[in-house]
Formats: sequence, C-alpha cells, structure tokens
Amino acid sequence: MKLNTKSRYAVMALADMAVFSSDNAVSLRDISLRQGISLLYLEQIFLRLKKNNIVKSVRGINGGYILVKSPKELKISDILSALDQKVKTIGCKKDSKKSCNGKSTKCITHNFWDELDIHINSFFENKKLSDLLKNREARI
Amino acid sequence: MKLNTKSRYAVMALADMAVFSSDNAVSLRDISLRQGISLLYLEQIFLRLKKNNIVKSVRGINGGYILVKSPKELKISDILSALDQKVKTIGCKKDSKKSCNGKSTKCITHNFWDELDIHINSFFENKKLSDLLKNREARI
DNA sequence: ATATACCCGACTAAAATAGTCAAGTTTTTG
DNA sequence: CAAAAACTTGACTATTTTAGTCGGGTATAT
Repeated sequence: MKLNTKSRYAVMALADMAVFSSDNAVSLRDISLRQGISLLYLEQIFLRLKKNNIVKSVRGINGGYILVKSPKELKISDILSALDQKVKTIGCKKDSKKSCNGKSTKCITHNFWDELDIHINSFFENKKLSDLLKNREARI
Repeated sequence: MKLNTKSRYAVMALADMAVFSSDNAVSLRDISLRQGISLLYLEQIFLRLKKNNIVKSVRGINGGYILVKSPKELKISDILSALDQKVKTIGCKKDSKKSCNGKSTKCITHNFWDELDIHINSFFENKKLSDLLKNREARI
C-alpha cells in the first residue's frame, strides 16, 4: 500500500517552497537541487499543480512558482487530488460490473473498504501544508 | 493508493469462511464459487495464510480450511501482513540511501509520512474480522 | 539578443500485479 | 484398493502501472 512518487515529490516540493519562498517565485531548478528530484520530473508535477490551481507560475528569468494559498490553508488532500492520487483502496465499487457486481454475498466486505477510504481521506483532509513544517529538524 | 487484490480477496475469503463455516472445513472450491475468485488464485493466497497461521488445512475429500482464531479475535492487520501487504506509504526511510539520504532538508516531510502509516495501521489493528460481518446486507 | 525558466505531449524502461500452469501429495469413501 | 476431492508448491507470463526522459516549444527580464 503505497503512495506514488509524484504525490510524494509534490508534497516535498511544496513544503520546500513554503520554507524557502519569501515573496519571490521559487524556481524548479532550486527545488530540484535542494530536494534531489529530477528537474524534468518536477516540471511534469508542477504542470498538474498549476492546472489544479495549487501554484501559479511566473515565466522568464527569475521566474518560478508561487503558492496560491498560504501553507496554513493548503490541505494535503488538495495536493493529492491534483495528481489524481485517489484514495480508493480497492478497485471494486458497489455498482460496478468489475470484480464485484454488487451482489451482497459476493462482496460482503464493501462497507469495510468504504470505511477505510474515509479513514485515510480524513487524514489528508485535516492536514495542512504548514503542519508538515512544524516539527522538522534543523535545516541547513 | 490502493490495496492489492491478494489482500482484498484474502479478507473476502476469510469473511466468507466466517459466514459459511459451521465447524467443518470450507473448501476453496466453495469460496471460489461464492465469491467469484479464481480457484488457482485462492490457492496461492491460502498458501500464505496457512504459512502465517491464519488458517489450517484439512486434506482429502471434504477437506478445506479452518480459521485458526475466531473472527472476533482475528485482526485485519494479521491478514494483511500474511500477504506482505505492508503499509509503508512511501519508499524512503529516514536512514536509507535511496531517494532521501536522511538529510533534514532533503526530506522535510518524513514525520508526516510516518504519521500517515501509523494512522492507517491503527485502523487495521483495531478491526477484527467479525466487525466486517456486522452490517452486511441480507445474504442469499 | 539571449539566457533563464516555464509549457506540454509523447515516449520508454523497469517494476509490480494478477493470474495461470504443471505436477505433485494426502485422505476419504465406495 | 482405486479414484476423486482437495490441498501443496514453485515457476511462469501477460498486463498494467510507475517513474522518469526527451524534444521541441513559449514568455520575459536584463
């Protein structure tokens, strides 16, 4: 049960921005160097973050990205959904044809999976970007 | 963020056993028919459940599998760990070389991922197989 | 002008997943 | 005792997902 790297890197990169911004835009190059994430990969990730209005971009020299909301207001769940990282712990839906077909004997565990999804989602809903920065260790 | 089918089928199959047992062993063939899971696949799954002492087997005609513990005592987390379904939402460990290397600036989100793992694991720790059967809808 | 940095779709290699196959062994029952 | 039911086990394979790269852009500050 894993999170994909796109989501992880997105959270890392945005946390990095929250720490290192200071009004001016933060370039992907800087994030790439600090966090050790490929620049090309970051571009792909930020493309999606931008489309989903998590960040806005500033083009040209000294350009980069800026957080749309403050870290205090940015929910982790917003970041994950920007990257299509759905928390749907199983593939089978009550009313889907695939692998379950909705008969009660066939998938007697449905309610359980639903509860699980809710449990995990509520974690992401209740965490803000700023929460991640609180107890980090000394930085460079 | 998904659970693999092995884990899902394992939980389904064990729930099926809890419902349909009645002292005698439950054959994989019956589970396969009721739950619509490939018999061959179930064999693979039960091999692991047996190795991890979740079920015991009865060979020969009228054989099958029996739950080692009662559904009230069987934790879902036991089932998942029997199938190596670790809840480790990210690949990078504080002291690993890979993708993170432990420097505080590089992975400022570590505490967060740890919290997430704990959050999910506690869900599985606190659920018993019997809990899944409580609010299931009418069966055949 | 030109270097810096964002923009964007297409592509690919590697890993994980889901599931099958083959070739057994054990035990009950007719 | 023969035969069928049912467990045992490792190896194999096709498909899907993931992670990450490539190439060729466009915008803008200096």
